[in-house]
Amino acid sequence: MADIESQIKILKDLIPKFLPGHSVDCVIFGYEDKELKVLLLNWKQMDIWALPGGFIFKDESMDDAAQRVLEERTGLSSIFLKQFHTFGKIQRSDHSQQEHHKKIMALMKPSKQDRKIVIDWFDHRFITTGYFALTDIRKATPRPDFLSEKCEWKSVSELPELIIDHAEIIQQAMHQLKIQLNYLPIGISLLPEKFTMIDLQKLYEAILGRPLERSNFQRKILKLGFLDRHEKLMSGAANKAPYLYSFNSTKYEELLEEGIGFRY
Amino acid sequence: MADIESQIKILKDLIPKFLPGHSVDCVIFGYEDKELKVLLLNWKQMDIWALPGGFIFKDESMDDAAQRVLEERTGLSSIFLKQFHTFGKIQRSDHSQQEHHKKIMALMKPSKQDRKIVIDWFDHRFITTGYFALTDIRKATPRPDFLSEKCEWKSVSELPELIIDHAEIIQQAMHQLKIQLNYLPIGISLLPEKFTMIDLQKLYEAILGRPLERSNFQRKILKLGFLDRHEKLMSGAANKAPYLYSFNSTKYEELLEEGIGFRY
DNA sequence: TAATATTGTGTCGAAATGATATAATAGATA
DNA sequence: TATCTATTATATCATTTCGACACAATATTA
Repeated sequence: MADIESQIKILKDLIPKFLPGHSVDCVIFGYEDKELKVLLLNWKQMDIWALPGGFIFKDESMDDAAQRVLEERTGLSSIFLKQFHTFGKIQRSDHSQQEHHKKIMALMKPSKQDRKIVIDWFDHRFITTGYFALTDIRKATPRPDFLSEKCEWKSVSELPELIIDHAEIIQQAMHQLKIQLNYLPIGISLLPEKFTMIDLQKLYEAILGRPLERSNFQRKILKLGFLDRHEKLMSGAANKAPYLYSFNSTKYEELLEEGIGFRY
Repeated sequence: MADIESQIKILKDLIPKFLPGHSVDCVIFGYEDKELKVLLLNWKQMDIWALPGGFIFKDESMDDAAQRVLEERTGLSSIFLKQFHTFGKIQRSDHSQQEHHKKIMALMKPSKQDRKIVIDWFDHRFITTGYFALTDIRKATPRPDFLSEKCEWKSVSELPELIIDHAEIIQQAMHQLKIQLNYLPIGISLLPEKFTMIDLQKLYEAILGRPLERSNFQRKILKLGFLDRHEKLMSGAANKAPYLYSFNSTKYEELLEEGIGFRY
């Protein structure tokens, strides 16, 4: 992270190019060690974390802005990314955030003029649209933005303290993920291209938060028909080797049409 | 609709109190004559229709703004209202809209100053959040806003020409309605307090767009357990009288927790 | 070759589903 | 009053699905 003083100048020049009052925040899910994780940023000088987010350029669509944020933080493009809720309460700010702005400002030592522009921008009321992304954690390379020191995967079951309403945003994202899983085979995106049935089951269990019966899970998933079976995985373990599967996106498209929900 | 000149002055004074760049649009569903309908506004002097929408006051939450729009157009409060998508493409304007602004301006004959403020406001890029509402059509009293001449229920199967992307917004709302119906007994809100089983079935058929089998529908719906059975409806017809049912909101709350979707 | 751990598939009773049949009944008709 | 008609409520039944569990298959170790 090069010269912070120059960063603040860049930011000051960018601000007029942003749509005022609207931001995007990305809940980027990953899956590792049988745990569902979220990519979080740690703000400089503060023991507080935040979702990767950003602003929308005046000549950029909101979806593109979210895509850009995702790519900047993970290096990944063209993966599952979908808006799930827009947060428009009045009190979308808190004391810790104001505290943070002060510290940032002190750190940056910008000119009076620049300082005012930047403070005004961040103190404004923002409506934010939440996106959730599903990534293969092994393909992503987390990168902090210029406001942050660290960019790390954190387990959803033990989240650190988060700014403003970001904990609520993550909660909502997880709820949506569960619901979407109920009518779409969405979770696949979190796994590498080839995976075993038990990998998939553990993932579903992590998302749904409850154990599933092994043989019945296999029966149901296979019946949905969006998995292709490949060669076996010889892991070296002293037991029967599991088949590898991959995701058949053609079948998935068909399912998208019908859904797999409750039928009246 | 009183003096239009004074209306434009009111608008000019309101504009500084709105959050810039963000609006809400309500897809207000009703159900009548076995058809799903949407409440639309007809703009003055133009053969084009629009969703009821509005802007968000700086000291108002986005949800409250949507609630306000709904109440202003229907006289109804505290009914089902939920955001379903936020539309953030760049090209959220079209020629017919610009045409419309010109006509409105000509009609209003505002001062140069007022004119500039109002034109600038409407020509700005807006991100809009779509809400869908479910109303008992017989309780609502449609009221045009000051920009519109008419406020009418239109069948979703034969929609008139709509401004900008409002046709797409309605499409999305209907899609969401179908999906939500798949895991929540949501449609109830469209019926009067007491209704027969065949009323409910016709409503579900209208939303889902396909016929359902009568006896099985009854069995399944009753098993979900959120209906209370009441006295029979003596319509005077020469046949067995159907029971009347009402919606049990306590049971509904329980269902909200579990959902009724696909289970892995 | 036997033992072990894990996977793939089969089984079985219970429940849900779709299709259809039957019984109940409010009024009309004779 | 008895019968007929239209519609509703419920029963039936073969088929499918579900959850729980059994059992066979198999890659490696002992």
